[in-house]
Amino acid sequence: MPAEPGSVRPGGRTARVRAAVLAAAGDALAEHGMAGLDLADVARRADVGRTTVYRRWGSVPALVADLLEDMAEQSLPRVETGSLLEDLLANARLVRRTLVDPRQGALFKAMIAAAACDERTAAALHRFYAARIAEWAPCVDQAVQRGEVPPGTDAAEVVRAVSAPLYYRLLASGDPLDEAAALRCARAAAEAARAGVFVSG
Amino acid sequence: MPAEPGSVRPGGRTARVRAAVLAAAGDALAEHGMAGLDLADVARRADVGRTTVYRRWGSVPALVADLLEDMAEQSLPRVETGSLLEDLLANARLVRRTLVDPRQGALFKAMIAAAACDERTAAALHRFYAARIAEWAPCVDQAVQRGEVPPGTDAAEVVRAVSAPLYYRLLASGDPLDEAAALRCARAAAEAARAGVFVSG
DNA sequence: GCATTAATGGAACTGGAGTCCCTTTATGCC
DNA sequence: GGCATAAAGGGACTCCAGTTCCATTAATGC
Repeated sequence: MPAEPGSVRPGGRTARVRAAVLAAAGDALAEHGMAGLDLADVARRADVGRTTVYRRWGSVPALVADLLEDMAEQSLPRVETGSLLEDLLANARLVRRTLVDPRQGALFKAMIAAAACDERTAAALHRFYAARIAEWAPCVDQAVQRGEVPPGTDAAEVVRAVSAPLYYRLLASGDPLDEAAALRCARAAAEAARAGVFVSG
Repeated sequence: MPAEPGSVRPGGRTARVRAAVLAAAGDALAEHGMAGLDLADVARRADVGRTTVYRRWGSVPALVADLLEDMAEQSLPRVETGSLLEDLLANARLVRRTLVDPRQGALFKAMIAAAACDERTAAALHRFYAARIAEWAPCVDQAVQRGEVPPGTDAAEVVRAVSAPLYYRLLASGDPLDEAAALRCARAAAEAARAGVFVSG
């Protein structure tokens, strides 16, 4: 019973191949989008044998899941402004900028599409967002301590409420992702939190 | 220069074929999801020639776009309860029920994935949501007239704010889509609207 | 260093998705 | 009802994504 390829000797060439393939996959996704992504093209861009890509990743969703795992490790530093609204606004602007960026936005669209197709990719995506949300949740907890929002407020729920409308625009409604939208998201989440909507129980 | 196939004699057999293919596509999507959907399988289920499906739709995203166009025509009736929160809650429950339903939920996931892959499908999806949002916007306008929310409130924005967190859960975070989530969405949107967050300008 | 063998790379092979071409069916119009 | 032809159906064909096999390269442990 052999282990997964790449797990016994993960250093040196194996690591270089993985980095090259993930970078190439990111480029290809941002360029052609999810639809026109075949593993042979990724292999060519990465200057790596086709066989290697098929052996180690096997399918487009699996490759996207690995790309996601890689991105999850690079978490963005959270800012602290001293006010809930300003913290949430910083988060909304960060998310907005990410989704509007041609490369990053295409990447996120592709990853969500891949997650909608494949259960394993979906699990990787959920872990990714769990990590991102956990990173920003403390700003809500601090707001509770300052008395800005009622005790018992579900911090993760507030953070999700900020991102959700931006993703909805990106994926479903197609409305513009402008600065005004980011501002509305942050204000809406902050007002709802102040009103005790996110108090759990 | 021949017209699109099916546009010159759209009645009789052509219409029956379209209905059979769209129904089969819906079944196949709900069953295998977006990934394992090939046009040959759809043709078999619809008891229609492979050639016909390839000629008239040509690709998976195009077929999904047509399915979407078909669904957009069947709009759901909006309820009127006399209070903004209750109206929004009815909307949130409707959306939640749709997304949780095994067949419908899978269909929506697949459609959003297809839209993320293909520009034309994305346009069809945007039209679909524009129609759905327009259907529910009047309940916000009525709330403005009743003085529940400030004048100048962007009705479409409020309706989007109700759905967005539910879609975010379905597609991104993977958190449960329970009744409590629907209640939170409706309350959050109502509170933010009352506070004037969605006043445009 | 050197041996062991994990992992990569190239090339030939295969299966099925998508295309092409021609025949059959039946719609729309008189 | 009958004609012209739009659209569907069947089957052969093509092409390339994905697999398999084996030779080559280079990580890891001593």
